[in-house]
Amino acid sequence: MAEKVLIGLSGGVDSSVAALLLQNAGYACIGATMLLHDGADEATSCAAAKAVEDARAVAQRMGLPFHVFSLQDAFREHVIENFIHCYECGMTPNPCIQCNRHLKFGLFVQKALELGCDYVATGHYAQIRRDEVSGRYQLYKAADSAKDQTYFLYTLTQEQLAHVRFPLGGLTKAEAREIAEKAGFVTARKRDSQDICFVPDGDYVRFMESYTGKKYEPGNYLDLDGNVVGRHKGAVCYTLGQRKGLGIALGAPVYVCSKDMSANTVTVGPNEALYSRGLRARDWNWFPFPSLREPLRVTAKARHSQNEQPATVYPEENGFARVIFDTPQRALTPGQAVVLYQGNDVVGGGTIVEILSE
RNA sequence: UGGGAUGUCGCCAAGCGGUAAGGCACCAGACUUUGACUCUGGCAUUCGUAGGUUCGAAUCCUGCCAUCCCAG
Repeated sequence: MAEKVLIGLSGGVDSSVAALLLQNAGYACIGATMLLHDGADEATSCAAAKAVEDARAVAQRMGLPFHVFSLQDAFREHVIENFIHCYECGMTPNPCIQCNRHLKFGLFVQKALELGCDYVATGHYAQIRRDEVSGRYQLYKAADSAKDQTYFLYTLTQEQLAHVRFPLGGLTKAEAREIAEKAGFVTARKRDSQDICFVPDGDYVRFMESYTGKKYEPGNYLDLDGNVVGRHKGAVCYTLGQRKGLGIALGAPVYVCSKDMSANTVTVGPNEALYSRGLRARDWNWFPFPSLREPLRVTAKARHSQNEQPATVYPEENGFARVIFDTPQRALTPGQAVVLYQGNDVVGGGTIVEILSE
């Protein structure tokens, strides 16, 4: 009997193609779309409705059963509120990682198992294999390195990986689009998604104010010596390394170097002041082993769009670990994820909690 | 109220009689399934103001206005 797969159809090209590939491979496929947020405004909710419509159209064309899961409450709890809390604590969240952890590969996998499916599939660009020796599932990079999404998937557990398929992992984006085009999917020419899905205009401060009903108070900009050099719109509005939007002209470009949430101050300085050697992170998830026992040479990314940098990771107490880069890195930021690689394999990843000046 | 100085884009700032540099900020794109970074493009028909001299003035002259400093 054919294995059953629940396919997460987002209404975009990639997941449509993923569905088609699995159907052609002989799996019994079911399509489903997650309703994650109601939309902060008309444009957002309209886009969300359109995405469901497109997903349904693809499922229909392929003759797949189609479900819509209303997961707004869980999304609010795990993604949106975590996002706001993180910013209010002075950190910079990565909502996509939280969404993958709790929704796309959390609740969605549960739903799949409830429906009697063997697997969940999505349109992510990443690959999974099972290590013969250890028996562990290993996440590794997509064939299309430009589209590789392993950075956002480092939280996937062994249990989740056992039930996940990434049909696009071996394809390039161009190949995926071509397949969609030939299949006549309405999604074939949709542009790649970007920005935070629940804040499509990018104004996350306005989103947080309208969501919480709070008004973030203005405060002082300080220079590296502690002198007041201007007024800012609220420390919550800035992230480390940020240049644009500061609104202060000091002759030379200045960047956010640090924030003090209790004093509501933002310290700015030159680009050179942003470099540091290492970081401490928590909530690690490891692929080749259950936990880190000894120092390991790796390459590391502390943000999605960063080239991997040579580094060493050292285990610490209580599930923490320290990553020390061979060369200082710019604007390492608490709240963001650090993901470690060895070649194409993802070794693990964690949430940055502290920057080490060393 | 005397004496001195200064007034060029939101900020800083070139220009010194030949028809408004540059930096920062800002805006728009590009890049990007997070926030950022980065890149590209845009951004003063006008130089406090009113006159005058000149073929021609932000640049010279005069009045006025404003600001700052010193004196009192």
